[in-house]
Amino acid sequence: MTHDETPQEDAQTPEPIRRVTLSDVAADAGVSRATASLVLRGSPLVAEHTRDLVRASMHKLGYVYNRAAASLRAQRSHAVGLAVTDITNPFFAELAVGIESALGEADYVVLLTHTAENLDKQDRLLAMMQGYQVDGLLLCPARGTPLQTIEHLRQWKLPFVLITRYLPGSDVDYVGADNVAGAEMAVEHLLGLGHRRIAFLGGPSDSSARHDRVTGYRKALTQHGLTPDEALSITSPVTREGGYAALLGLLDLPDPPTAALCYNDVVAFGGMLSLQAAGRAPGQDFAVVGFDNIADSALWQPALTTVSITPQQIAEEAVGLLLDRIAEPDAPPRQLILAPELVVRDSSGPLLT
Amino acid sequence: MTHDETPQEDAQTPEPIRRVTLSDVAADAGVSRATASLVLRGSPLVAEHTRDLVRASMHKLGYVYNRAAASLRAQRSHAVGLAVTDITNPFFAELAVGIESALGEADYVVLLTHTAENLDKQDRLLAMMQGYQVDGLLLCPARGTPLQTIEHLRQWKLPFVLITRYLPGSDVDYVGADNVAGAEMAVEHLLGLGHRRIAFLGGPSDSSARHDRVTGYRKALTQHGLTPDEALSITSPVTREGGYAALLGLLDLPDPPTAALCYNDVVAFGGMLSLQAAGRAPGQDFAVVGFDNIADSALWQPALTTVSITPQQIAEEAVGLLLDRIAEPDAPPRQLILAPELVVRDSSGPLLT
DNA sequence: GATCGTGATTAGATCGATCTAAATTTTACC
DNA sequence: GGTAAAATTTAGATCGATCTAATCACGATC
Repeated sequence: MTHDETPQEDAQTPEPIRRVTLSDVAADAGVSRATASLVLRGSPLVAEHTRDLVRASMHKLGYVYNRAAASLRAQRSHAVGLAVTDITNPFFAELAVGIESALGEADYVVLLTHTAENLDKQDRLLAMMQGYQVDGLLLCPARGTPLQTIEHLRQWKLPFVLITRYLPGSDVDYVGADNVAGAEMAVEHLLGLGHRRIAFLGGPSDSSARHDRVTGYRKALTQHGLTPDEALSITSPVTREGGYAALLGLLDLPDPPTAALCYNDVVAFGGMLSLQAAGRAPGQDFAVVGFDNIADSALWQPALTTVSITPQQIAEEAVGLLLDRIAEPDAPPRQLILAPELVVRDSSGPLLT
Repeated sequence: MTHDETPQEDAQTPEPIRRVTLSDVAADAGVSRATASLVLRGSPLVAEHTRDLVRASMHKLGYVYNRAAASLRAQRSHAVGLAVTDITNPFFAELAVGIESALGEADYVVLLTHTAENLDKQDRLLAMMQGYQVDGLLLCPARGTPLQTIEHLRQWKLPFVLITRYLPGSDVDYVGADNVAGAEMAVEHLLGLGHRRIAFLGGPSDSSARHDRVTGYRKALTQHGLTPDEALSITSPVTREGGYAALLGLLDLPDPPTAALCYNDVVAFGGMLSLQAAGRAPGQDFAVVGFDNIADSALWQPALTTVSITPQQIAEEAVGLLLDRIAEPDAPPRQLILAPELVVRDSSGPLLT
């Protein structure tokens, strides 16, 4: 441990902190820099013996890999960018964790950023990631992202995969859930319980995810001979507060709904809180169905019925697609639409008569 | 737009995608590379006229800054690493957002990672960030982090600030809340409501934060002539499930508590769910106090009484400390202990008699 | 002993922005 | 007009790992 083979080390001069470089390691191990570099990358070319030598020197000298130098020369960084719209949304947090672990297995490092649904910030972050020479990008586009943004990525030949939200009119890699089918299932479930006045609660007006969920919602209603009531379909911020306020508004209607399919679980939580504040019991007086199946939804009181799209699954598929894209930049784009599942819990009960 | 000044551009060869470099920009603008570089960094040295020229060329050619090249030469990256233990914990998510925005104002970019309380992963991530030449580091150390880890950072002369958790025996920059005082306030509040059997619920045994909160809890009890009952102080994972299970255990005791101070809000939520599942009403039959004051706590039903340590404030102070440290590497370390505030809501009611 | 093959190693150029130190132009003042 | 000071600009070296293409070592084969 406290080997003192370099007695001149205790220099009293304010030495300009020379970092340990690969050349130092190579010199110490008695090999060339090129060989040391091969060891670093675990190349099978180097003999086992020299590899051990170099490894020992690295450890002894406290060598730290300089990614800047590496990616400058190699034109790749072994890093992948991930941009989500809101890291405080548990769905995205869980997604990020899943992506990080899947990419970690492929020896990639993740640059995690969040755009806060802000287009300027998104542009800055994308430029930043390009500056970091990321090898690929997983992007959940912020609301209102122009086609031009991803066109720019394409021009730059940066492999990328859209997650959760797609951009209409773009033909690019995409992984998301079948929002139409999911919403349909949820509404079928509510209809089966006897509900007829069913609301669609919350979510941002200009997201593809909401658009599709509303489509599924309408489809299920019309298939049962019902006409979707525009007054029952309202947008909101994707927060508990948003869901809370939105449902309050609905309860004030002359002919209020008896059930609601919510944009996602977070909005549903807000809706349930709103019901409780109004003295109503979700699951008994009013049926609530969410979307996402985040970890919390099983724990709520009452537990939330929800359309399950496991973030882990999206994460794995998206990473798979991205790695394929990196390997074959010119392969035709693929869209992966994962089938959701309805998880029935306590928040959706039969219509009281 | 479609200027075609370089007719040889449409090469049918599989051109090796030449990126636009600063030299290209400089050539196009008719200045030297050095000048273009100065423009890039907004130096006041360049004349306004040339600056505009260079900016125009950059835009025209679609120049993208190469951070790898820059940080290789400059030995700094304008990036700061942030490592939290669990990004799915809303407290850390909010903290991350606050830090990102505070650092963004200082023109730093954030590399966000989470260690999942895993020491190996933490080591890997720290090495990775060093490899990225981060200019500084904000670290919430994982449970059981050895002093050696931060000693290593110090040797590497990497400016860093510990957040939320400190390491006993280390004299380094730190920003956290006054956990002792916060817990004391909370217990005083419960005592004032008439409670005498007060539990301390959940949290990881080996975190400095829990240690301090328990200290404050005990202090308040003994000051009121009560002897802390070891059986009422239990650890748990920092999740809702953890809080749920922990409180269930307490209710089974022969002489169960009537109130609980929880390790944090997430654990408190779990505890409240547990009470409801057992047919008890938090705030009426049983008083619950949390810690953190995350956004959700105001929205719960009943709204959670909690010790408020606003993530935003910690974020700002930590960023401030880090920037100071980067500016003056040899200044004496500072510890910033923020005073918490008790936010009384509905989850803590008087003892029923 | 010459030739080849294979496995292992390496010299030297290279990536693109920044730094240093010096050169150049412009302005200010007598 | 001349000189000093200030304001701009720049040539060329440099950061540290990786790439290319070549070299070296050594045993097998003829």
